[in-house]
Amino acid sequence: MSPDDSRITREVDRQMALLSRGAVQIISEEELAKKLRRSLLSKKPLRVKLGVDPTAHDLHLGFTLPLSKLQLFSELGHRPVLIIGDATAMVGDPTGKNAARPKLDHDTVRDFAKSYLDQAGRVLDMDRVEVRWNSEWLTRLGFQELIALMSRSTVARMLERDDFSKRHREGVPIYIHEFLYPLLQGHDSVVVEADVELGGQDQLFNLLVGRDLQVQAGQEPQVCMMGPLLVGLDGHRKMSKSYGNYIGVNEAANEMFGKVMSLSDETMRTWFELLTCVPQEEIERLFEGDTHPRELKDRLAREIVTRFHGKEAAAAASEEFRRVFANKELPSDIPEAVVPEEALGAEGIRLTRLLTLLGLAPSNKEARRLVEQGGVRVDDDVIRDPASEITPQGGEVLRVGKKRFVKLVVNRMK
RNA sequence: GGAGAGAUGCCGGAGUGGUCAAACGGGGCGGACUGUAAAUCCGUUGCGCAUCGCGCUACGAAGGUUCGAAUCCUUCUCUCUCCA
Repeated sequence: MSPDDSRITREVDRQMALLSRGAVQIISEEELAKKLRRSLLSKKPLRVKLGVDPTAHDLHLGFTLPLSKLQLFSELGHRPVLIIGDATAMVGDPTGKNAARPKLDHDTVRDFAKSYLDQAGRVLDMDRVEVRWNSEWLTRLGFQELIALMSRSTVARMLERDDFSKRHREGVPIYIHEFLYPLLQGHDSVVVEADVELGGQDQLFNLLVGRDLQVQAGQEPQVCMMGPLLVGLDGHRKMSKSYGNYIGVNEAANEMFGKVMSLSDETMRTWFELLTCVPQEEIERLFEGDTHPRELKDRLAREIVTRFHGKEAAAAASEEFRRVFANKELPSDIPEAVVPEEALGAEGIRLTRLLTLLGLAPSNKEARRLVEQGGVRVDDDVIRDPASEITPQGGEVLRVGKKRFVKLVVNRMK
């Protein structure tokens, strides 16, 4: 073995160690090592694919897991290929769903995609990324190609999937186009000639289809790397927009901090491991000691907020949180809400009406409920009479529930 | 193409002529307790208003029967199951 050879072996080992950290499953490690070695020898970076379907406005923390992995590949000299699934988004990934996804129109999808790219930049160095929109090739698939694609898989194969077989068993409709989804995603791999594809654990099936299609197209099959799914704020289900248990990448520092603080205790450790750069040994130490869980969580929240907003913002958010929720003081920065003067009668304005007017309650009925249940305060006084009128002078702080504060401003027309 | 079953609120799921704005569970929201954790408990969960009441909208869609329809009839749309 030449000295050069052993240098490369060492480098392969190093990359393998870094890359496989946190990965739940790699298909297969041998193939990955082989590809890495070849890449080092030929100085040709691996093409690492990650596909995201823009189906909502914000990217949440769950997405940062594969994005971070992609960034790691990038730092190791490989080529990140980020696929914006603007075409597949309109089909809808059936993964883990118990019903077909609603279809989105193309304008909406493009809108989402733009904001996704923006947010991805918080984790990824976008200058190094090859961004591809899969409508580029998917919308051009001709009839024959589509048929050819569909003939590459079978119904039985599709029904092996848990989500499909469950729906089938329970009599929930499965539409034909949903079967198409994994094939389209796999086709992307063929088009971009992916060496590796990243995805969450639940993407196993879809990623494997990519391998099949590549082999059938005469390419070397991609390595599939599945990462863990991030558990959401509730501590039970995976983080997802539709469960409302998510933190958006774009959220303000205070918001983000507060949400982390409401995380269930059991989930803290996982989050430390998946979402922060705190070294494993330190995490062990933190959890062995008898630190109050609140302090641990505060640390966690600071780590996470730092990642997206910087250290100062994180420290400020922590302090703010303490002030408002531990010391029960007012937030330092309360959004103002304008009360138009014409809404004020001789007796002022009915509190319930004010709440709906300012968007603090979706309906008068709801506003009434909030008041009756003692969820509404003006300055520090709980007001329980839904019929009460107030005459804001400006400067009063209106509080709804625990988290929502608004400072009243009266808009005087001359 | 034939036969059968079904579509109920955010979700699951009762209800088969008035007492139904619709049981029950989940979820959500508010409150208590606390660490904006968990667990627990209480309240609440279509909308409007002159709010212990009145009115409007709502049980897939449109019509009809009836003093009265989520409930009965007709047509339509959609789903599921079995047969071919």
